[in-house]
Amino acid sequence: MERFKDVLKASNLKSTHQRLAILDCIDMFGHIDIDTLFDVVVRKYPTMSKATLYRNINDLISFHILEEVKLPNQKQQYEIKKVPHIHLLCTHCGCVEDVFVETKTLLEAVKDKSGFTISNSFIVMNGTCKLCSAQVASKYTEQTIHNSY
Amino acid sequence: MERFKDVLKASNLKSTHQRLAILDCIDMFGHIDIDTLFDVVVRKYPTMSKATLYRNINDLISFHILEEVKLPNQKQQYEIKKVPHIHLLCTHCGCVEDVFVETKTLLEAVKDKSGFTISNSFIVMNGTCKLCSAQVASKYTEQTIHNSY
DNA sequence: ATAAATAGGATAATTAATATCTTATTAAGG
DNA sequence: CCTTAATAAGATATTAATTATCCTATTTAT
Repeated sequence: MERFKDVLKASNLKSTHQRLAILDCIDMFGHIDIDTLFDVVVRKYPTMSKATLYRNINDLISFHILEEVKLPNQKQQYEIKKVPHIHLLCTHCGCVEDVFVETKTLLEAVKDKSGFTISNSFIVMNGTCKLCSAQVASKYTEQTIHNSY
Repeated sequence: MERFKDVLKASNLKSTHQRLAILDCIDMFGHIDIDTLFDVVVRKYPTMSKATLYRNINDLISFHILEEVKLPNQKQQYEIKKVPHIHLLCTHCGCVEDVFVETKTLLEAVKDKSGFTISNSFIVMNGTCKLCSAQVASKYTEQTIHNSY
């Protein structure tokens, strides 16, 4: 993972085993929430503390090496900052897929309408993934309110 | 506020003063985080408890009356569920604007590429708003925050 | 190999969110 | 209106998530 060593060096951040493991893990998962990330990293470095994890995550975000992925109705996740893409969240199985689609047209339209100078965009779509679509539709479950009896 | 009475009734939820105040407040702000919301509502109903607020927020979300707005690097916010729109977040002054732009083309493209059946989308864009752009452009104008929260 | 800078780990402290239980309010039927 | 059942509010406790502190360990440049 020399790649991440260089990335860290470019921001004058020291290449500790923990940091490399964190980046490595996030990179492998694509996107990952804090608990899963901790579980994976602590297996490799059993002394790893959650405080260290949070600290590193925040540091890496502030240096734009990582970015937050906030999906509606999901735990916050993190990913390596890379080429802009769209997040697809399957409401059936919970899987998250990335899709690379041209968004220039939309950005232009928004810019024209709002006067905003857009620097970056974050797009999430909810739906049913290919696999789940193929399966039988799940049954409607009734909403319950907090203290009904 | 009769509007929200009807909305609640439609979901068999009782129209309590607290709920109406919560909805009213969110509606006025457009989008609001939990603490600001609490501050506003508690001023009107000083007995209001934070547990009640969280409980109501979650109930209203589960009945699709409210929805979460998760903006990168921002506290989670809430808004009345309405026509799909794009959130514009100014990285200079922190203001959030809504813009209504056609997204059908993009959705189609994503659907084709991924095989996902898209049910709804959530789009956030970061950039500089019209006002801030104007201020940055002008040499003689001080960098003033026009809308902080 | 050394030393300064920085990061890690343990723990405490803070903050956010939820659960529980009792009292109060709402809404529907007489 | 008054009564009553259902549900919501409020207070508090509990749990979970995140951050801060302090001391030790590691990294990196020399």
